[in-house]
Amino acid sequence: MVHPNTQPGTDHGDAGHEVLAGVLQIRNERLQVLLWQRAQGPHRYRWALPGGRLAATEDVEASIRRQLAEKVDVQELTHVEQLSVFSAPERVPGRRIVATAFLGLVPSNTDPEIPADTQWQPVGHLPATAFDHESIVLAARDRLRAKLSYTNIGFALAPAEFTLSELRGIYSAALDYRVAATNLQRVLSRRGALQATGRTVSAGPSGGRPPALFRFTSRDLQITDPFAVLRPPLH
Amino acid sequence: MVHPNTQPGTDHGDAGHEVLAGVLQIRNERLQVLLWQRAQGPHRYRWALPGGRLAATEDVEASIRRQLAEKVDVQELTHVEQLSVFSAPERVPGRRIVATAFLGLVPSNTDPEIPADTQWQPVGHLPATAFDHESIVLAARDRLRAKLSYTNIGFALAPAEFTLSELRGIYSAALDYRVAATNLQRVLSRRGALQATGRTVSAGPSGGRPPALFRFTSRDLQITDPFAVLRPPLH
DNA sequence: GCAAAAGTGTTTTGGGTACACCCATGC
DNA sequence: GCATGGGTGTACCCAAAACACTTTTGC
Repeated sequence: MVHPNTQPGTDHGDAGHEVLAGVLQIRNERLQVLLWQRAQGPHRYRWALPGGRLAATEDVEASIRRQLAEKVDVQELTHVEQLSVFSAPERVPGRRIVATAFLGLVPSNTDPEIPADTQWQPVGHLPATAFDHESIVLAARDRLRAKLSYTNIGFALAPAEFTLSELRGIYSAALDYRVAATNLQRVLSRRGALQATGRTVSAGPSGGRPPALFRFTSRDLQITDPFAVLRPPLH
Repeated sequence: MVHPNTQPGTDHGDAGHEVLAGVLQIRNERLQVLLWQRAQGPHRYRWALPGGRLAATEDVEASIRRQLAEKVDVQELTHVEQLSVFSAPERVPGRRIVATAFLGLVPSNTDPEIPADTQWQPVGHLPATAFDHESIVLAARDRLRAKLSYTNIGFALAPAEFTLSELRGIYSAALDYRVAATNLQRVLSRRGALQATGRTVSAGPSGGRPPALFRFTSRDLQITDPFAVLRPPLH
């Protein structure tokens, strides 16, 4: 047996390779995704994910970061991770293209400049999407929801500093169920993911105690709850 | 903006695409992976993962299943899932090749016929591996370990029917720590993943109570512990 | 004072580990 | 009987939800 690399293929029908990202943000208390509307070609007027062809000198993550830089300020992209490959032979018409899909996250306090054909669309109410892009959006949503539970990934959706009410709103919107601020604080604090800044912000117009400002301990992805079950023995 | 598909690329340096699998099995109380030894070319004599080029009419999962069929009986491959894309431009010498990596599992009671250049190697003691294949093996191992905790994936490593001691041995080898049979039974039973067959097997030569035979309720992957933490409210 | 929002203390619950003890077999 | 391994019952423990209650502001 010979490694494929040493044996120039004949009938591989070498596919092109593209990268696509479901970039998510909490806007107006809802989880939204960045889409652009196709002006031409197949699936005209349908909404598609940002991305494009993989270039010769970059790996897939560098590629999606480069291509997203045309859409949103790189500073604002707080987290990027690979989802999976979409490779059905007929997933796009014409020449075959294999896609590597990504999840991207933008914090809720930013409002990036985006091109005219591009808009944020609610994940719960997607418009007509192009190709297999809807499955990619749903995969991105599911990955985010899962990681909110066992990692500190909230840092990528929240501003650098925030009140617990704001954070509760973010988690509730992403998970689509009511998260209690009181328990959220305890869970994240116990795991060492959350820190009080000591500073506080003035109360709203309707009164109330002025909320304290918090921040995430780390702004890199960390698994905070590694073995939820089947944990190793203590000794 | 135009979708990449509608605009024939010029400088994409279209990469080839291969699929590779870390096929894991518990053998001799250890987690082992299927590797073949390169006889020529770059990385001669090093050990590589099974796989090969993606063909024009198949998606990546069909491709890896087809290519593994040359190595192990398809019947014996109880689980296949995608890991991630490895795409560093120089990951293999010569023409660029992007790889989609997979995890494959084979139950512990089978001993597939394998080609002469192919062997099972302990994941904990890998020989010199080719290209970036070691990272793929470790990714496969880590994915398996994580899923043992929150899914019923044990079904893919265990025979159709087994005693709890056998299952304990399988989990211990895969996780690399002592799993208690008594708790393993409770955890899997409570989740409805495990069933007693009612039948039992005769005791060993050194005596002892004859063990009962169990089976997994389902032989498809199911998430048995969806939200370990940050669970939705009950009402 | 009173309403409103933030934050803390305490109870309850559920699902894990740890471990003592009982069970069924070979010799 | 006795050694050996299998299986159950129970205690313990931790981390989550639920909720009552206190704190701090605006008016």
